[in-house]
Amino acid sequence: MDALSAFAALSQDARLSALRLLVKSGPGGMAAGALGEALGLAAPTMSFHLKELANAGLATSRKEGRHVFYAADYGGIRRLVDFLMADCCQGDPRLCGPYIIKENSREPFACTSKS
Amino acid sequence: MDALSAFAALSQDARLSALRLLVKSGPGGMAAGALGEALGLAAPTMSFHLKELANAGLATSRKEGRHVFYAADYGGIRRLVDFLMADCCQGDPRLCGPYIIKENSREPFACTSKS
DNA sequence: TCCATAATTCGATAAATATAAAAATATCAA
DNA sequence: TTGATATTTTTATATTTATCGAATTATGGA
Repeated sequence: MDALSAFAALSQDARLSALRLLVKSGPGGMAAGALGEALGLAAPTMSFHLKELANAGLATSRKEGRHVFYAADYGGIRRLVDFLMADCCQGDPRLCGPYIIKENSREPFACTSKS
Repeated sequence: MDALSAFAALSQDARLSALRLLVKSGPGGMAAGALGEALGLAAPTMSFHLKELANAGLATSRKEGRHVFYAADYGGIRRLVDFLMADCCQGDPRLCGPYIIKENSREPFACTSKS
């Protein structure tokens, strides 16, 4: 996993917005055209950014007829969170400690922080 | 908190390496010169990158004599992790769920993931 | 087949970023 | 106060990145 290119992918407004739309839209994802329309970007621009997200391992694409659907790559996003948590936190509880949640929690969203 | 500039700050080799050194070096941080030497960068280049990290809220600086010590900004790093977890995960347990740890764990490093 | 649609690649240009030499600033020590 | 050290700012250049029109590829429908 290349954390550098993942961070680079997220450091651009259109791409960060696109990824957030993709996460919201779930595993089915969205067609490139729909994303471009939602973000007000020309088709080549959108295509460029989606390719960046895919190359960075943060999104996947699948072709369906004439459409290309992009979806959030949950594994990739997760690996990036892991990197920030494990590799950058270096075991320092000031950074990582607060992510303590109940072991048997039934909350669907499990990463609520204490702070 | 500006996630975009934080991601931009981390998307560059020298800066990511510098921040990792800073996290390792603890709250005391390191002098700009020592960082530059460790990373093999000319002083102006190091200074440029450290300023970027500080502007992005990922590092702090304090002057001590002729040295300027930079330290990891734990709050800023933590806010970025929060952003990735809360804002990008959108409540989807595929992304966030696995960060489940024992509630009363005595581990100093609390963010071990299950996967 | 022919046309419309969806997306990508190409190409050209504009903008942002990285790099480091040279100059400037600030601190300490003799 | 002079000189050495630490860092930043300035300035210039090289590189990378973003943008989108035009051309290209691929699919589906008439």
